[in-house]
Amino acid sequence: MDSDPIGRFFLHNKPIVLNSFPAEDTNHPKWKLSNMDPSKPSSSHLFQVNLNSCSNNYAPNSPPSRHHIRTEMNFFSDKNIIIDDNVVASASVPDNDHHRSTTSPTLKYEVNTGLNLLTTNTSSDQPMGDAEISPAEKRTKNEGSSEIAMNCFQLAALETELESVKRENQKLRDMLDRVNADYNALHMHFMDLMQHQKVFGGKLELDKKQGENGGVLVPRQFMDLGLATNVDSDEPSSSSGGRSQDGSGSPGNNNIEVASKEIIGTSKKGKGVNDDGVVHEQEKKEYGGGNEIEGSSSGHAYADDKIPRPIPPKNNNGDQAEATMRKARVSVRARSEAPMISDGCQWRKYGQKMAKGNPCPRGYYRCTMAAGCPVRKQVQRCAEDRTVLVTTYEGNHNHPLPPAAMAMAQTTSSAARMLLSGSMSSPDSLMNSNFLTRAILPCSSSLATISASAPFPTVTLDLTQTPNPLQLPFRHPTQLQIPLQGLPQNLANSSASLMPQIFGQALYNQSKFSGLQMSHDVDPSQIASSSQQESFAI
DNA sequence: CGAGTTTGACCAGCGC
DNA sequence: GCGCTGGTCAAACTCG
Repeated sequence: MDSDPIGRFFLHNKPIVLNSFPAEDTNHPKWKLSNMDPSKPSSSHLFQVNLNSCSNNYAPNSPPSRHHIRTEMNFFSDKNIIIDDNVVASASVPDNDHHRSTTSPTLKYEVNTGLNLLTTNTSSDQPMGDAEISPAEKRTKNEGSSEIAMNCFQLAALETELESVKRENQKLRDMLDRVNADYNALHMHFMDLMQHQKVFGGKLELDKKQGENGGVLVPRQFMDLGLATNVDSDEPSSSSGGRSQDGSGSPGNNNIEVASKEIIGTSKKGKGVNDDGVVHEQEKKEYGGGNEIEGSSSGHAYADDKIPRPIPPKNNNGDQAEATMRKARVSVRARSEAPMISDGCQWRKYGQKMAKGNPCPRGYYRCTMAAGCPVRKQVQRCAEDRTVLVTTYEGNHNHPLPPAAMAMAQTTSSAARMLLSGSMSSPDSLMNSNFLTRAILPCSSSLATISASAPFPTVTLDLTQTPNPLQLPFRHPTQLQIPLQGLPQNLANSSASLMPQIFGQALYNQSKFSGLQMSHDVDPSQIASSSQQESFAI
């Protein structure tokens, strides 16, 4: 236990507040102990540590004439220790502590030293059992036992700490149990849906078969998140931005795919794409043989980004306008002093701009782990809170990822998939998506914010928020809030790079599930109507 | 010398 | 059409 110059004690970095009276005031009546030298108030001495006012024999406003040193310790609000004449340490624990053998929420450690650890008691109204002992005897006893009292106090403190660790362990176990239970429930639900889909015509072939569904455009064609490989692919071998007939044929197809960027070209004039979306032969070479989303196999570093995507000729029901404005993004807000959060990938900065409304510049980065990887990210500090780093990911990796990067990739991919499943399909899908979010991530205090009104649909994973959704500082009226409650906040704040590993898999699983909704044919007009300005508060 | 960064210029989209 | 803004390019520069 440490102490600072003003007399406060710290046990494991938690303050032990000596707030009954000024610690430096050795002339305070409470310092006038018969067995103590007032000049050495911090030496071994008798004291009563009051950590629980409700279980204390002495009222908080005990008169100063009482010859006790009352020391209130604020370890935690639910933990208290009382060291009384017989050194009784009381630790109040929450009811949910299953490790307790007692049913009482208050556990008392009674350490009877057999010594009278109190000083003289001149107050007749105090329940002192040693009133008949002379002050001299008490002094003698106390001098010999003060050290023991201190040790007892330390023992009690250690035991309290041990209980704290036990409770934390139990909480973690409970959390794990909940996650497992939710996963099992979701898995069951998933299996049920699988069977249901098989019964009704096997439409659960998902994206793998969507390209063969008579050319009906499904939402993934606009904003595929990676698993759907063919509907988005402008297979260069095809005649005009054609769609691949082989959904699994992308050489760069990765099992971890981040939210895809735009699917249908935002045609930049003069860069090789005709107005009708037919790509030039040169650009076909640049695109290489790869799928658009998973990236080409060519060596052109920026082909996927510099060259606009060819617009599929007439397979999107004429809703190219909506398609061109749709680009799924995943934004991660995390507190970090570092210029960038560590997500396991290698990035190269290719630009920096001053964005409007934010004095902090926005950095533009490309993934350099593989040539032609289309993934980019923007890094910018939050204007309101400079400690918050906002990282926005866009695109799919077309290369294997290290485990550290897979976590973030899964997170972003899943978050974007969740976004798309909600914003681009029917409200039912959105509801399902939200339900899934809650079902899978009941233990996260982070927030997944889906903004469908932005030019690019963006899902924001906020790792800085408190569990209380009413206190969200950046709540947007048109954003969909998905509170993910339960994850320890300190975890969310501690290391942004770890967060994706925590809930990434859950989001990934959830997204795979929610992706089922996308297998249904959805009228793009529905997409537009539901994706633009609608927001649903959960 | 190669890789990465900086920074001014350029382009496209959008609103007025 | 014009201006604003976001995004990107690419030459110059820095660094190991």
